[in-house]
Amino acid sequence: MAVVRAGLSPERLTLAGAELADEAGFDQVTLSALARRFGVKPASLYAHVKNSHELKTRIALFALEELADRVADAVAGRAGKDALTAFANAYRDYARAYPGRYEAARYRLDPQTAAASAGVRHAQMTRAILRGYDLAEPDQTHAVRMLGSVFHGYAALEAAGAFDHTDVAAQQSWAWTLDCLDTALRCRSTPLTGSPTPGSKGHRQ
Amino acid sequence: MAVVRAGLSPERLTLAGAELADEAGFDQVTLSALARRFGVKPASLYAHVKNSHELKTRIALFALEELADRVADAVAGRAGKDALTAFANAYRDYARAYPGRYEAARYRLDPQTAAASAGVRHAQMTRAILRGYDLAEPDQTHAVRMLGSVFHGYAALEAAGAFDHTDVAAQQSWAWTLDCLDTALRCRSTPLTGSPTPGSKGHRQ
DNA sequence: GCGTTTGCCTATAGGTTGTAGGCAGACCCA
DNA sequence: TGGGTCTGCCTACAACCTATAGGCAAACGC
Repeated sequence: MAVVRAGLSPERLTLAGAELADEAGFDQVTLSALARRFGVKPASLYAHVKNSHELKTRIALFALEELADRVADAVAGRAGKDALTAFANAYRDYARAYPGRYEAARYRLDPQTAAASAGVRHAQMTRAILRGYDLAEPDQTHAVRMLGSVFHGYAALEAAGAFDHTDVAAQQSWAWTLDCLDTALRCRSTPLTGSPTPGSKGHRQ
Repeated sequence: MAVVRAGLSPERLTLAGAELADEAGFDQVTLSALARRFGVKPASLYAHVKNSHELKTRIALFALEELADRVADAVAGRAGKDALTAFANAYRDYARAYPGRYEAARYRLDPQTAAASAGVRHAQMTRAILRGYDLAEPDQTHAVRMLGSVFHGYAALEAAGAFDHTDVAAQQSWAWTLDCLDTALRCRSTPLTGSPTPGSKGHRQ
C-alpha cells in the first residue's frame, strides 16, 4: 500500500480550517473534521498544532490579517467619506464572503496575542479614516469605537439573518447608515475657527 | 439511601443554564455540566429537553424576553433622546451584567422560532424610540438597523475586551456615541417644513 | 391497596479531545 | 551504497459530551 504523506503544516491546517469555517461555521472547526478533510487520523494533527485552541487562534489571526489587508487595499488613496465607505464596504464584504473567517476573527484572544495581532492595524486604519474628520482626542477614540461597533454590529446582525424579516434591502440600510455616520462625524469635527454648526463641512484632507 | 427527586423541569433547566452561561460562558453550557449542577445523571435531562440545541434555544428565548422586559421598563414614559439613552443603557447594562445570557440571545434561531420570540418586541421598541425623531419609511427601518448594530456591536466589542487596551473609559465613549446617534437621527428627521440639513441627500428611496 | 404515571437510573454507542508510544519512509553523511 | 537519525503519521487509550433504550421505584389516582 503506497503510503503518501498528507503534507500537513500549521499553515495548511490554518487555511483548511478557515475554509471549513466558511462552509460549516466556525464552531464546526474541529481537529477531527480537519483530520477527515486531510484523510488523516486526528492524533496526527497534534504534531502541528498544540491543541484545538491553538488552531482556532491561528485561524483568528489569519482572518484578522486577511481582513486588514483588504481594508488597507480599499482605503488606499481615499479620504473623507470616500475612505469611510471603502473601509466599511471592505469590512462588510469580507464578513459576507467569508462568514466563518469573520466569526473566527471574533475569537477571544488572550491580551498579548491580541496586542501582536492585526487587530491593532484595524484600529490604526480606523484612526486614519478619522483624520478626514478633524477629531481631537478623546473624541477620536470614541469615534473609533463607534465605527467599530457599527461595522461589527451590522455584519453580525446581517449574518444572523436579523434583517431577513423586513422587506427592505440590507444594502440600502447600509448605505443609509454610512451616510448617517458621515454626517454625524462631520457634526463632531473641531474646525480651527467658526462655530461647529450641524453639518459643517470643516473636514480637511 | 434517601432518594430525593431533583425537581427538574424545562424552566429550571433553562434558568440554571442561563446562570451557568453567565458564570462560564454560553459555550460551556452542556447537558453534562447542567446535570452535575443538579446532582443528576446527564441522561435524566433528556426527559425535560429534547437535546442540547433545544436547551440552548430555550436559554436564548429566555434571555431575549428578559432583555425586552428590562428595555420596556427603561423606556416607559420617556421620549426623544431620553428614551434613546434609556433603551441603550438598559441594553448595555444587561450585556455587562449577564454576559452569558447576552451571548445566548445571539444564538441562531430558526426563522419561525425567531418570529415568535421576543426579538420582535425589540424591533417594535426600537421603532417606538424612533417616533421621537420623525423618520418616514424606509428611513425608519434603516435607523432600526443602525441602532441595533451600534448597540449590539458596542456590547460585543466591549465584552470581547476590545476597549481594554486604550486608556479611555468605555463609559465615556458610550455616552459620546449616544450623543452622536441622537444628533444624526435629528439631522435625518423629516420635518414638515424647512430645508434638509446638509449631508442629507434627500434619500427617500 | 392496585395500577399507572412520573422521575431518575443504568447501560450503551458514537463523536471529539488529548497523550503516549511505535513504525516506516525520508533525509544526511560517509 | 549503506547506516543512523529524524520526520510524519500511525495505533492505542483515557476522558468527556451527546443521545437512545430500557429498568425500577416512588408518587399519584381511585
